[in-house]
Amino acid sequence: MTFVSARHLPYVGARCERCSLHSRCLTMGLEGAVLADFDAMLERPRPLKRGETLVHQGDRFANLYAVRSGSLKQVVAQGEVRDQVTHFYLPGELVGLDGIGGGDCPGNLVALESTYVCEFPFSRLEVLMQDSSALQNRLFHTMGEELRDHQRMMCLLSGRTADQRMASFLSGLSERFRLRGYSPTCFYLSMSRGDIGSYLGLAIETVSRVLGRFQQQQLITLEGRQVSLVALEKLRRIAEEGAGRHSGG
Amino acid sequence: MTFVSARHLPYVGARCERCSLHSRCLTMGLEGAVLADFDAMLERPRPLKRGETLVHQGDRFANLYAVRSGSLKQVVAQGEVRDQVTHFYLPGELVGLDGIGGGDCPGNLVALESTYVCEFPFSRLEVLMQDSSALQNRLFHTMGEELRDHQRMMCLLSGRTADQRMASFLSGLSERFRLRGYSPTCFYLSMSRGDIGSYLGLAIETVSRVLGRFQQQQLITLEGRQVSLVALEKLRRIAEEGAGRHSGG
DNA sequence: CGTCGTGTTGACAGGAGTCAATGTCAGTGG
DNA sequence: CCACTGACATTGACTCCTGTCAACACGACG
Repeated sequence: MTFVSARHLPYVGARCERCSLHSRCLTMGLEGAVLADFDAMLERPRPLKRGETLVHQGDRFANLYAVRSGSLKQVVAQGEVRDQVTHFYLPGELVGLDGIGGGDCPGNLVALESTYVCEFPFSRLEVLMQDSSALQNRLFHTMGEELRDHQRMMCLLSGRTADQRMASFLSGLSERFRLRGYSPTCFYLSMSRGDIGSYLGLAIETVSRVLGRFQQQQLITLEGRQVSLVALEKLRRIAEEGAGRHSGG
Repeated sequence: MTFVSARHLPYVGARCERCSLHSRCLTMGLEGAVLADFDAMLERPRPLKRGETLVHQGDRFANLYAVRSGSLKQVVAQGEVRDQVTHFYLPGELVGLDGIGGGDCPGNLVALESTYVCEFPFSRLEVLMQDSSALQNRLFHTMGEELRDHQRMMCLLSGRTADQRMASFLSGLSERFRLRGYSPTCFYLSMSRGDIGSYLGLAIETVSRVLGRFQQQQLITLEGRQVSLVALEKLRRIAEEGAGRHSGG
């Protein structure tokens, strides 16, 4: 807030092709003139501080974002219903797709730690897409991915036990970190227990207990928010176990 | 099955602009040459019988579909985990978006009753979109909608009681029927109690009990699969009640 | 030092799953 | 026409997972 006027980072000249996440970003596969246009279009706003809100629920939809570093959560408030965390976004992931085609943004986007994002004005993306079927494909591809992710999440929330949810959450994070070149077995949970509980549909106490149980069973080690997946394979097996809550029905 | 050779319906000359669902379909807002191209592209396969599968999980993704009449469910099988219903599709709704960008179809699509669909080869849609930003917008719009639907569903599955889920399910169906010109208070549930349970993350017995309770409370009347929403407003209120399963934590 | 946010742990209760028995209905075949 | 079958649905009894309430620990911060 003290640097309101300095909206852009020093590296104004930054270029997508030099970005370490280029190969995982929306720009994947773009080259030459299209990539240059893309570069020219995007903004790199100042970093968000922990707890700062990038987008407010109900804001007019205008931009997509990519996480450069740090992480975000999406929080949706529905009427009198308690707020709910619907998504966590890690570096290299595209944020805001669920606002497309709706007048406004469906949830708050809140930084979980110091976070850098790139900002893509969607209207300009639309223009670029008319000239670049590669970019169009890329965006459709990403939205399809997100639909499938949501589907998996719905399966998880519906009829799986607390242990299975946590195991799935941890191994899912592991996979996402691995894909982006971070350690798949040792990482920092930037979200609180409350966030995890909200996301997984569990009470905060249950989150705490399950994590404690996993530690006892030597599946993980835990120091505050730093977690090591000691037995990732076993976690995966728990997550996929046939016996959920409706196994026999 | 007796008409295998007659893959197309008699009305081969059918045109989108004459379809009663035109204004709700992917074709909304298209006109002139683009609409003609669209018409030329799409197929109208023979109707599906109840229980017949339109698409098998793992099939190579190739088409989108629109429901002309009848209804479909999407069923996802994950490893040893019990099958799960992830979606119901009503007339006028677009089917198959979640296959975009993935090599193959993420679930079985099964007819819940006699069902007619239109079939859009996606590769040709992609070509058409290059010329028609209206069509492109329309498809993005629809995918965004679906993302937001999934998000609502995740909120529902995570931390709401059985009563709230059923109330939400019924009022949601009501709204979808209303939007398409059917009665919002009196309709036929083409899906079984088992399907509903799987979709809502409830045991089949719970579905039955909640429906029974709603009937006792004069919120609905029920005769087999025919349902009347007697007190739609009250149902809505139940669905939105603040006190879910994590209301106080 | 007190307070607040966060996290852990224990005791308890309730909602919803599981198991089991029974009812209903459509389709089939004798 | 009726018995038989299987799918679907309802209802009751019981269990247990997980949410709720409450107490407490810990670190950050004013």
